[in-house]
Amino acid sequence: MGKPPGCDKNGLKKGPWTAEEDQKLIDYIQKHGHGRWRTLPKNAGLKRCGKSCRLRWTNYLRPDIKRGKFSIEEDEVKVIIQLHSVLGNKWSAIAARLPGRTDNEIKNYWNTHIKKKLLRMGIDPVTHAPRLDLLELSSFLSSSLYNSSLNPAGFVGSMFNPSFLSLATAFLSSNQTKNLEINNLAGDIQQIQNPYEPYQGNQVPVITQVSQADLNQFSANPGLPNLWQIDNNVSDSKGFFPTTMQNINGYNHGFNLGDQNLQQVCTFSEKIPNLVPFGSLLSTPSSSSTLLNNGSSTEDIERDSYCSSNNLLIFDVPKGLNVNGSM
DNA sequence: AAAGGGGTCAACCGCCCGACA
DNA sequence: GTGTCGGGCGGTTGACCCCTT
Repeated sequence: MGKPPGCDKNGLKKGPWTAEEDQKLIDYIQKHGHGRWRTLPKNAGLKRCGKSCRLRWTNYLRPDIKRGKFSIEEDEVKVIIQLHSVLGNKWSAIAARLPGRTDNEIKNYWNTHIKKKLLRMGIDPVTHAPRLDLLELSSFLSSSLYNSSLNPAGFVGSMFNPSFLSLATAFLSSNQTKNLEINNLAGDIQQIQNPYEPYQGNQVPVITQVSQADLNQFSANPGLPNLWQIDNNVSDSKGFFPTTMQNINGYNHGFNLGDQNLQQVCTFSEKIPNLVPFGSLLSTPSSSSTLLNNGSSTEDIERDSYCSSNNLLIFDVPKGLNVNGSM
């Protein structure tokens, strides 16, 4: 099969369209309609290839194009997220459900806005499920912590494991965001799932479209803790909370997407005054390296900052474990 | 005020598919 | 069956803009 290159290089113009070119294209299409894109530019007096004309028309000049930012009030963002969870990168199919929006526009918006926010929330923008690397990091750290009760040196040493550093780097780089930003998009997702319930800022967003295969994958993978549980509190939804942190070797551990349990993180940190924050072990400058037990008057501020910038990871120390003594 | 860096988005690229001769 | 064409698709590029230093 095959097709000649979309645009011949013989003197055809590329790059941004001028107002004059736009007007020529509009005038021609208004008179003759569109189609026959290969011969259209010649007939319209344009030094462009047909493909360029078609894209310019469909993505910009079409009279029914709806310009401007995507509207949260009109649920455009929610619809995009929801449709993407079902359709994947089928931008044209998504665009078909959003009158006046083009596939190119939706694709750009996804890549520049939504995708980044999902990543920062710890959600895989491809699968719409929590990122496995974060789950593995959580599992790794929790098991290391458990082992540290038996072998403190082993815990510190394991933190220099290349696998750990890779996971932790990915985790920290994805996790530098403001809570407000997290909560805004989390609220969008929450409302997709529970449109009749107002979103509470400290709730964990429900992840949509978690398939049985996903669950099977989790349950079948012995390397992952069973963090996925059907949430009885949202029994009227089809979602799952990837929250928690239930009874693995007697621990609560896992990750979170909101601010709840932040106190537990801080409590944990305070219990290990000599524990070097992960960020200081890594090359990334994104995480504070300020130790938490400096006793200064700014301790609370720094602790808040530390917690808020690392609020995806929750560690609960099992009662009875003297962490201070182990370090 | 100027430089640098990051974000945004229009436009392009390469590939694919279906229709048709 | 084969080649050509029209059109659609997702990914990528690069110019522009804005913000920070």
